[in-house]
Amino acid sequence: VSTRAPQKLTLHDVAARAGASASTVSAALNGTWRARRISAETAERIIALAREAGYSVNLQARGLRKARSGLVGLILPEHANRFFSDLSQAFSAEARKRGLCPVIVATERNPEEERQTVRQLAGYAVDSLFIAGASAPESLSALCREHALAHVFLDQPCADAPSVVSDNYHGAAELTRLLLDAVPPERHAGDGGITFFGGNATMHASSRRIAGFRETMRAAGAEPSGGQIIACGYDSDRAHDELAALHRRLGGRLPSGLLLNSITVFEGALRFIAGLPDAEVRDCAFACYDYDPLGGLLRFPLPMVRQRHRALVRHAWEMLDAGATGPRLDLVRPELCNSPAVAAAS
Amino acid sequence: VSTRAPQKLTLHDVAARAGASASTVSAALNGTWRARRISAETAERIIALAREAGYSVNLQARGLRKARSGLVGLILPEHANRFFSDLSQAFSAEARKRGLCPVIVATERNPEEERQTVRQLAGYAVDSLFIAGASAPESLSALCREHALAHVFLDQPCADAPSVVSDNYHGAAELTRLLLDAVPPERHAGDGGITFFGGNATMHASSRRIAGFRETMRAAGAEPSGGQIIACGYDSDRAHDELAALHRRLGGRLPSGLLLNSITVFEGALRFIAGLPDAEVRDCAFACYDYDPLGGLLRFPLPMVRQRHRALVRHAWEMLDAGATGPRLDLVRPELCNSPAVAAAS
DNA sequence: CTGAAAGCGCTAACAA
DNA sequence: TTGTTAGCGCTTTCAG
Repeated sequence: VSTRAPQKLTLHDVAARAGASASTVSAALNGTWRARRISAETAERIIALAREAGYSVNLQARGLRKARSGLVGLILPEHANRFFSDLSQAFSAEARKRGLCPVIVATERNPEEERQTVRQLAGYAVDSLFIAGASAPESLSALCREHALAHVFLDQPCADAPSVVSDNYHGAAELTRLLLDAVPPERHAGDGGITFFGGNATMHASSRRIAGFRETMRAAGAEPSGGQIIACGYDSDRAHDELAALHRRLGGRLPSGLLLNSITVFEGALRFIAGLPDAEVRDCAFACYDYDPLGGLLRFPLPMVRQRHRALVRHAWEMLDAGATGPRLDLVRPELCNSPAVAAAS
Repeated sequence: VSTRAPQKLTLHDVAARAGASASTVSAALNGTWRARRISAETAERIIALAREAGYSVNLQARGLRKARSGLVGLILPEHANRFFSDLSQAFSAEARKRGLCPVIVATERNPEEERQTVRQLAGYAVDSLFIAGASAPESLSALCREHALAHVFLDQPCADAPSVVSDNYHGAAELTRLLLDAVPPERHAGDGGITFFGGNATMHASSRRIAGFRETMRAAGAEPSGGQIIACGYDSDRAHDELAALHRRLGGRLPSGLLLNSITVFEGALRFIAGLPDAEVRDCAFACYDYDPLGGLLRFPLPMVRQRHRALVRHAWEMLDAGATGPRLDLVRPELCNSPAVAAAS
C-alpha cells in the first residue's frame, strides 16, 4: 500500500519538476503568492504538483530561516497528575488551534532540570514558553529573558513575569465555610476542631490556602490553634501516617472536620479512614482542595475544589498575545464541585 | 539580576572572541575535539569562554545540518486520562534520559488530526515517533514510511509496524476469574449473571478483553449469553444509563457480577450504584479494567487491572533501538491491583 | 593541531 | 509576473 519513499523531496525538486523557481514554489505553497503577484494558475499548478509528489516542508529549515520554529513550550512538574494533565490538554488544544506544535516537558520538580529545559527549548527557538508549577520561577524568568523568550507562569507565580494562578485563598475559604456549616459550632475550634491537613506551608499555593482557611475560621469566631494546621507535605503515605497519629492524639477519634490539601493527601487519609467504623467517619466532615471524579461518589459527602485549567491556559495565552512581559499576577477563581447545596438539589 | 540580552550569540561570535575558527569551536563544544586532535588547552579555553559568554547552540541549525532534530514524538488521543498521562510520564523520562526532547501531541481520536501531526512531526525531523491509541494505525504507518520515519505503536497495534500492547486477553481473564470466585456458581451464567460492561467491541483492546471474559466463563462452565456482554462504549453517562436500564430489566437488581471495562465506565456505574441500598450493592461483585488509586478505597472490594506503562514504553524503545521496522506484536502482561488475596493479607 | 569552504532546505529582498 | 541571490547557524569533509 505504501508509496516508494522518494528520499526526501525538497523545495528545489518541486521547483525543477514544475519548471519554476524555488521562491515561486515557496510562495505558492505558503499562500503568499497573492502578495507576490504570482498568477493563480501557476500557484494552483504548483500546489497540485507538490501535493501529488508528496512534498512536505522541512520545518527545521523554515524555522532557521525565520528564526522562529512554530513550537510552543510548556514546562510542568509531572504528567501523572490530574491538574497538570488537564493543563496539558488545554494547552495542546489551544496550541493546535493556532497551528503551533506543543512541546510539553516534565521536569520532575528539579530546578536544574527546569533550567536545562528552558535552555533546550530556547535552542529550538520555541515561539513562547509556558511554565507551570515551577520550583524556581525567578531563575527561569531570567534565563528566558537572556534568550529573549516570551514566557508566562502558571499555578506557581513568578515575581518578575506575567503569571496566572488559581485563587487559592478563596478556594480554601469556600471549603472552610462548608466545613463550618457542617460541624456544630462548639466543635469548630481547638484541638480536634476543624483541621487543615497536608501541603507545604512554604509554597505559594498552600500558604494562600492556609491563609484562606485561617481567616475564614477567625471570621467565624474560631481562630484555629497551631494543632489545627498540619502542613505535612503532599505525600500520600506521609498523610496516612500523620492522620493516624492525629487520631491517636485525639484519643481515638477524628477531628470534627478535615480540609485535605490535595488529592494525594486525600488518598492517604482515605486509606486510614477506610479502616474506621462508619459512625466515626460520619462524625467528621470532609473537604478536599483538588479534584477527582470518584471523589463525589464515596460514602460521605466530599466537596472538592477544582482548578479551572481551561481558563488558566486561555488567560495565559491572552497575556502573551497582549505582549505582556513585566511582572503581573492574575487570579482565576477555582470551581467548587460536589457542593452539598447542589447534591441536596439532585 | 538579569544579564543584558546580547542579541543572540552565534558560534561565529564565540569563534571571533576566542581567536579560533567556527569549526574548532564547534568541535570543542561538542566534545568531538579529541577526535579532531585539538589541544586540550584550546578546547577548555573555548568551553570556558562560551559558557561565560552565555552561548547556547541553535538546535534548529544543528538539526538542519545533521538532518535529525533531537526531538522524539509521541502521539496520543488525550492527556486527561490516567493511562495516557502515565504513558507520557514514562516516555518523557526515557527521552530525557537519552538527551532527547519529548514532543507529545494529543490528537483527540481524530484520524485526520493524527495524520497532520505525523506530517508535522516528520517536518520537524523527529528522530523517531511513538504512536499510542491510534484510531487508524495502518494509514499512519504508511505516512511514516513515506517520511522514512522510525516508528512504533503502543496500546493500539498496527498490522504493518512494530507494536507493543497490553495483554488485554489475560487481564480480562484474571478479572473474570476473580468474579467467578466471588459469585456463587448458580449465579454465574444467564441474564443477571456475571456481565461484561462497557467498551467498544470493534476495537482491538475491548475485543481481546471480551474474548478473555468469554473464554474464561466458558472454561468455568458458564458460557455467557448475549445479554451478559454489554459493550456500550466508554462514555460515563452512557454507562450510567445502560446500567440503570439493565437494573430495570433484571427487575430491580444488579447482576451477580460486573466487569467494568474502563474507568469512565466505572464512574458512570458508580454514579448509579451510589443511589442503591447497601445490601443490593454488596450482592454484586465488581471488577474494573483500568486503574485509579481511589478505586481501592470504596465500600466494596474492587480489583482493578492496570497497564504497565513503564514496561510498555521501555519495550517500545528497545524495539526501535534494535532497529525493528517490520510488523510485530509484543504483549505486556498488565498488573492486578486490589486483588482480594492481597487485601485479605493486609 | 587548526582553518576554509561547502552546504543542510528554506524564505525574502532585490532584480529583471 | 517570476527568477536570482544571499543568507539563517551549524557541522563536516578536506586541506593545510
